[in-house]
Amino acid sequence: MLKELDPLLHSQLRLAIVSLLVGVKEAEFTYLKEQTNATAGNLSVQIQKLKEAGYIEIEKKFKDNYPQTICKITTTGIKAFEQYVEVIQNYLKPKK
Amino acid sequence: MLKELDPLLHSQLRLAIVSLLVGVKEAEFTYLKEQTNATAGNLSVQIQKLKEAGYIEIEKKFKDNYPQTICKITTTGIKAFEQYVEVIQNYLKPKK
DNA sequence: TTATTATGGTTTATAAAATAAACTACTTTA
DNA sequence: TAAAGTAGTTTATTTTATAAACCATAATAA
Repeated sequence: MLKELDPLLHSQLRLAIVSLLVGVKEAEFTYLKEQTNATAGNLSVQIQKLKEAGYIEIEKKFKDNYPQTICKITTTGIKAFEQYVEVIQNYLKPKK
Repeated sequence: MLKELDPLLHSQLRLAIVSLLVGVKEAEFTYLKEQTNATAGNLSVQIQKLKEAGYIEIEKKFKDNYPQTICKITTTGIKAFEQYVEVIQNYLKPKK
């Protein structure tokens, strides 16, 4: 009946990050921070976890002398997200 | 943009419990345990939290000499669930 | 009739997660 | 050149989730 929810995605912040990335395909650290209202520290930790899971890629470079961190969703990440959406729908539409 | 997800419902087990209760209006502890595959300890803790939040009511009685714990959703619980569903939909349908 | 196992839980301890606070490194501005 | 700002990371603390241990009673078996 009710399947497991991918614990990596069942976290408000990580779900928001992935949701944003699925939409735009690429985003800066600062953009994600603004959009999610997360603290930098929390965001830093969570994108690392998503990277370790292979759900996103992180590229570090410099822009106008400042460090810049770019995040992109991977195909693995997209699949995991789609799967998560499917599974959680069963929790959201209880059968009468 | 992305609203907060009610932390009381953004928990796999508590969400499953509430989802089940919204469907049936009343359920036994053992039924919830079976349906969710939770351990009794975890289930016991989580229904207490839902009760403290006013999302469910817990009634304890005896049935065939054995203790029996019945859980029912409250109107507060139904509203919280509906609100949660609305909010999380925004995470699940990323805007292109 | 007294161990033994089963039922239906609760309480306590441990592991894992999320979050915040502190820190690093460098840049810009006053 | 000191202070403040940018863009993060690391570490510490708090909160959650989970598991393990426990409790009380009932049914069953020896």
